[in-house]
Amino acid sequence: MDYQPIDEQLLDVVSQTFKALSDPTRIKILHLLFHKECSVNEIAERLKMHQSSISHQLKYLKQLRLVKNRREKTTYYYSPDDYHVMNVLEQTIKHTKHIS
Amino acid sequence: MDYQPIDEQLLDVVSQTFKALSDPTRIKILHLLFHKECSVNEIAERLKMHQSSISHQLKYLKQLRLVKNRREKTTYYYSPDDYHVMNVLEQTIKHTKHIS
DNA sequence: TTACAATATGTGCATATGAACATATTGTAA
DNA sequence: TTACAATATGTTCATATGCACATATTGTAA
Repeated sequence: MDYQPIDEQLLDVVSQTFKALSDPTRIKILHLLFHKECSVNEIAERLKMHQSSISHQLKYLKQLRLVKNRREKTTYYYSPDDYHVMNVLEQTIKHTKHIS
Repeated sequence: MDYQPIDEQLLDVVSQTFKALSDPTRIKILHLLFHKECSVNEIAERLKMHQSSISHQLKYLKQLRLVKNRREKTTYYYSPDDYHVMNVLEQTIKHTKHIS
């Protein structure tokens, strides 16, 4: 057989990527940022969640390089930073919407 | 703005799908089945895990309709059952391997 | 029927997760 | 400098997760 197991390091990265997409709050954040660059407060208001909770999740997403930010005075504007992952997310949303 | 939040029910399905792909063991199982239909024991032996652990994960994947099985005497052979999800997984593995 | 093989199920436990709360930090304007 | 706005960080806590272990179930062959 030509099958051989996935390299453990590769497996870590892949599973962490999907884990980032497995939480409803993070999906909402990424989906929102896909449409529009947003500040932390704006995300929190739209999702009706506490600012600190959003900040924690943004830090999580930034560590995985799924989002980036730019500063304007005291406001940080976040936007997506991984084309492949955003594509996977949006395609899956579209596909799921279509079949359900 | 033309943005509107994701429907909650859709969000549930999408997040559950990605959650299925967020665990290393489940990724290994799906990746293996992508290459070859396997029995429960064969999966357990290849992954060097207990049979019951694999059985639990297969039940999980089957409930989400990501895998299916067929019976031959007392042996159950499992195989993938969701083309879109398998495609997302394999593409992400390939993409991650390429960039890292 | 019994013995066995393959799989499924029930359970406990250690760890991971995500939210809210409180507080700290940072930069800007006055 | 101070006051404020925006964001980040530290912490606690309830819940979720995934594994191993023990056991049950199911089907087959003798």
